[in-house]
Amino acid sequence: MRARMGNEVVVGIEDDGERREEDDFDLKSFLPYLLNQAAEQAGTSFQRIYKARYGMLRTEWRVLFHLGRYGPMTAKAIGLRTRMHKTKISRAVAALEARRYLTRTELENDRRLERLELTAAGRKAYEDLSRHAREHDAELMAQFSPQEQDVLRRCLGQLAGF
Amino acid sequence: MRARMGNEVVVGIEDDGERREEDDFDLKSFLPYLLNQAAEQAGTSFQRIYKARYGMLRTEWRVLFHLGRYGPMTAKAIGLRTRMHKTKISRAVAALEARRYLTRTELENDRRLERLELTAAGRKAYEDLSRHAREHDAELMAQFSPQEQDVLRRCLGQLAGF
DNA sequence: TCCTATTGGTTGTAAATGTAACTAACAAGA
DNA sequence: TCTTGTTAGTTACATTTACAACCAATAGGA
Repeated sequence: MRARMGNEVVVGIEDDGERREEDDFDLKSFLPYLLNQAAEQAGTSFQRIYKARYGMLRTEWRVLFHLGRYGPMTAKAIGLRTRMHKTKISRAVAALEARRYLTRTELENDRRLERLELTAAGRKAYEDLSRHAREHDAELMAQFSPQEQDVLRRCLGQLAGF
Repeated sequence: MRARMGNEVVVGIEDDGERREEDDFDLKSFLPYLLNQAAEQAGTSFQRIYKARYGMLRTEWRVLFHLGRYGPMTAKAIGLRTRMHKTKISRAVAALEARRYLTRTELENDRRLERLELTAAGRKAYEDLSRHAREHDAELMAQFSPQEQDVLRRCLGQLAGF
């Protein structure tokens, strides 16, 4: 079993017959891997924006977005829409509240629930970030044809379970 | 500003005109979000397999896969292929070594490098898991037409930077 | 009413990750 | 040789996440 590994960059593929040649399965074509790498790549550049500008985490940005886009709602409602675990939401809400981006109001008919609502500052952050998000989305999509864009969104939506 | 939040399931969309109507931008069509949700969904079901059967993490499965599929190589080489951070790789390798799935051999021409190679047990795990991966991939893709599959793989590959 | 189950939300703890600092080995010039 | 810089890999620490236990409020009977 020769190794072919010097001190130069080694991609590391053996060619000594030990490799099963009928095996054409590659990580690069494995859908979960592809999705993951694409998501990481696409997510990172946008993350830089909300992290640098507002010191937010992804969970916080999502909660902010939901409240900004769809109006006041309870944490439970956010959970139903995003499938984020309730502990994530709880902590994101706490962080946003600490930074005065939202307020909570106990509901009178069920005191377990809280109405979450953006403050003016929260709304401003949402407006700013959603503008950036839109731009970012457009940039990412620009490299594809309209048909590709359509297929991509539909397939991903289906995979995501929307 | 009415809130429409009773104790039943509330999706939480306000319809009181506060919403900017020209704003048709939705999280569900935001590519990074879509990618993330799809990746999480697709990843979770496969994760169950390698987690339940071998108690592995995703990083460990990836290292195992690389060594199984492409043969012995150094940690550095794995890093170049997967873009995983070297600390992740270091820990994954340590975990796989502890479970006797791989061995390390210092290279004689550069003692900083280690040749990583699967043991028989490691190879067996790889064979088993890659079979499952293939199945899983096929299942996921089965819901799409051949053209869609093609577009999907190409676009994702491009987004991932392959 | 009381009892039990369920629900919305929070908190504690362990596991996983990111970042930076570190060690040891090599490289390249003076 | 010595010095400086770079590289492969590990370790330490802080941040983030997952999971389970928990609390308080409500619901739905007996």
